[in-house]
Amino acid sequence: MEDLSSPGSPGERGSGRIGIGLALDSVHFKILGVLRGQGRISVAALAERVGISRANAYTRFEALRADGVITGFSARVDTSRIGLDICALVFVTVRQDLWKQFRATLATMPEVEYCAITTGQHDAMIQIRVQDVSAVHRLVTEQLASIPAVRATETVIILDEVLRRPYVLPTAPRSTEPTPAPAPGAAGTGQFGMTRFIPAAEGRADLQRAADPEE
Amino acid sequence: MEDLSSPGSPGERGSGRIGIGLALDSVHFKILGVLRGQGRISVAALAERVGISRANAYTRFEALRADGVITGFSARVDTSRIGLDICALVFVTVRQDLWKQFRATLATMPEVEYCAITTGQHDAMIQIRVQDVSAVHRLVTEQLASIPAVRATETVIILDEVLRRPYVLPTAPRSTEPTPAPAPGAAGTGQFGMTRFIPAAEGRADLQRAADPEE
DNA sequence: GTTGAAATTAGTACGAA
DNA sequence: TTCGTACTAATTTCAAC
Repeated sequence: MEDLSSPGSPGERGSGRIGIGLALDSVHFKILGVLRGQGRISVAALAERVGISRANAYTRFEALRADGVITGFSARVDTSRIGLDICALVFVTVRQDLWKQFRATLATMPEVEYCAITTGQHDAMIQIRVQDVSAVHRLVTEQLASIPAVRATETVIILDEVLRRPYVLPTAPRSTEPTPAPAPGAAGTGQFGMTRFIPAAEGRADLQRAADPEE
Repeated sequence: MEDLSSPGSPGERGSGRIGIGLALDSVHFKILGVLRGQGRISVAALAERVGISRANAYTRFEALRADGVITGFSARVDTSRIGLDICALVFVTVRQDLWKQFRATLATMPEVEYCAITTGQHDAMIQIRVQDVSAVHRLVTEQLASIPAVRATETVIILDEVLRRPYVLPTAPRSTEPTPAPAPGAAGTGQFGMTRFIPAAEGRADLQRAADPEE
């Protein structure tokens, strides 16, 4: 591994210098796009797919790795095939003085696939994957509840996973048009740090009876 | 690729026959565990890591692929390095008669990394990854809002991603102890299909003023 | 399920454009 | 920088045990 932290000469022809580190051009993104879908593809095949020579592909591949753009590779696993049929989201209210403990404890729980700190009503959202619904209940009431940092939780069960992309790549800059200023009042006012949007047509009614589950 | 859909003889010694298809034993899970962390590892190295012969590793590897347990491989990408610094969750209320359209439209939006249908207050949660906060606003108000199926949205910004595991594997069956029946009243009553848990000590107060963000 | 050898492919190191 | 080629090392396949 070489030290690639010193970036190339400024004024490169590549499109995107993003932050520090490697300046990524469209070929890099093509590579990432292929590797996102086929992580075990050979570099030779990769080179052909993106239309560059093998040597170039090796160079770029290694640069992406060394620079930390690519942090690793993972097998995608069909969770239902390994008995993890149930997925749930747990929204957690955390005691602000015990954050560190909360993170540390989460790291020891293998059922937790994802945890993010969010704005809004709750402090964190964690996604868990377990064998059955009773395991959700056990995990929340026994394990999560026993963490002193956890003040309250709210759990929802995931009924279906519509979309699960390995990783998102930047969209082609389609915003040639200048960003239109949002019409005042169209976007809801922030509440608890979350933004509400309700279409104008049925908006007013819904705003009034916000807790009404179904009409 | 061979047809491995016909399972082996019944009464196999393997620990876990889960659903239909391949009966997975502990070696399979070891393989998945390694491949989850190092998706590009060679099968030879994989064999050594899990303590089996090369040929055996090839056989099992191919079986896991053919049976659909492993659905593919992906590069893990440092999102900040490709300019996708902002991640947000959008909770969507969907018109129940337009689900199909909702799913189809989502699939065309490259910024959407994940979408799940949930119980609870909202119908779906989508996770988006974009370049800046203004892009979140644009995506929600312009793109999501223009979907007829979308009745309302609620957006929260992700401030930090504490944990992001490639994939969860089943935990070792630690529940040797019989699952204790939950004490009635300890777990909150369902509301909108979500389960609340609030520790006994500070629970009552919080229940009363549920909307109080900070004390 | 394991071991060992053959065939193929991958990775590296050059010079040339 | 990128490409093309030759060289070396590794991997995958296939056979027999």
